[in-house]
Amino acid sequence: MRLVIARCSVTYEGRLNAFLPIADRLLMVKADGCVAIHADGGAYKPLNWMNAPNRLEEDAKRWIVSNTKGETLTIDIEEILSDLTVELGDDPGLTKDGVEAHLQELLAAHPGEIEPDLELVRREYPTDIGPVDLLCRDTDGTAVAIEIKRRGEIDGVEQLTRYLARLELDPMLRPIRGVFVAQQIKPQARVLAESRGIGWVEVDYDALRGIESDELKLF
Amino acid sequence: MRLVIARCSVTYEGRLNAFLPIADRLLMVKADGCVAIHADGGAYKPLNWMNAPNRLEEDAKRWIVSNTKGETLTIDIEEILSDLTVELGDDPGLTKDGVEAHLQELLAAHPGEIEPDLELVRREYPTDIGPVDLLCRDTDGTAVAIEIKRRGEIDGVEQLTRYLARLELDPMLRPIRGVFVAQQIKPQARVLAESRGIGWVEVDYDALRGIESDELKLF
DNA sequence: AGGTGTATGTCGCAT
DNA sequence: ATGCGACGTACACCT
Repeated sequence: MRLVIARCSVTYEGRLNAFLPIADRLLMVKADGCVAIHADGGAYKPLNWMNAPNRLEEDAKRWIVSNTKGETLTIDIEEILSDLTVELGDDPGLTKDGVEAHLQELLAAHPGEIEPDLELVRREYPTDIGPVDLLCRDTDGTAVAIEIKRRGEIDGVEQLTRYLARLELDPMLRPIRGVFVAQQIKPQARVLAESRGIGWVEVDYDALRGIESDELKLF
Repeated sequence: MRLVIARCSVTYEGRLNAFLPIADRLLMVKADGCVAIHADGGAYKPLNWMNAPNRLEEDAKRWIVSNTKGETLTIDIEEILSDLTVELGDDPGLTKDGVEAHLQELLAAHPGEIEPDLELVRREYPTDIGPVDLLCRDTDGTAVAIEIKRRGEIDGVEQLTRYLARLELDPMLRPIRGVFVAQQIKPQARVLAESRGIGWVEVDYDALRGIESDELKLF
């Protein structure tokens, strides 16, 4: 990794055009060749950047970074204040422990928390446009497709709508209805779901975890 | 801005839990207090970060960054390889050109570039699931909803479809048709639009800007 | 503060 | 390569 502090101006031409007037900034060049230009604020996103793979042409006054997609980042350097290169080596990488996968597990184990007496048929029930999170049957024997999200927004309703259209073609499942499940569902998503005859349920992640741990205590 | 190269391990607890085993990394602390941990690859996104506002407690072995939302980033430092602090000052900021907002302005001023004699009724026409970019009337007096994107992809057609379904419920607007406008429209988006009876138009941003500047020359 | 749409989104995974 | 969904999305803008 190379870290250069320089007084520079920058032009990006690609997906849009952008220009940075002259100022002191950090130029970060990583081992994979990607370049990022940081100011002293504004969260982790750089002012300007160019992702790998790219080509870096460098002389004393100007760096030109370009890629095969026709994007170009031009850095005009007036003065270099610091120039540090370090070898970091490969990173072992990040391990994550998320909530959303766990939410699906919990609801698969307790579909009755979505609707009383709902019974699970299968998790990740396949369709030709992707798997439905949960396929269930209600007390009438009607098929119910469940889409689970951590946060319920319009996109999730669209997704469930597409699945329902596919599942409706299966005579074994028809007629099928859908329920959109999330920890919190935005008003617009509710409106859209209701306008399509799709049910929606907000579930409490902590309460579900509580049910789970209560059951564990029985053993 | 402070740039520390250190052999460290990192734990994040917040919206999810994440852990980074020990390795050499860049720790970047900006003037606004935000902290980012970078490996030597992987585009501009850091492995881990904490945005401002937050609190940084620092001793020789451990940095603890926490915010009021209950998120915590803990950096255990085994060895510091480099520690550089520089004053960059305020950045004059980025000027952008070619984003959707500007395209919408230009087309609102020149709806005839979408279709001859199209007339603007209102920009950002509200519906209960969000605003339509432009609402227009054609020469027949038929309402036309316009969705504008920089790049025309399927989700833009989906968005316009949702708006049309809502607007169709309004007797003052019914029957309404839609036109999807972008600088470039992907073949799949064209097919989807056509299959739904939605028109699509590619517009030339530079040409639109040309019209604008020609008009300015008249004064 | 909360809601909604945009992004040079980025990233990963499947086809 | 392209499409699609998730993201600790971040971010600006509006109510």
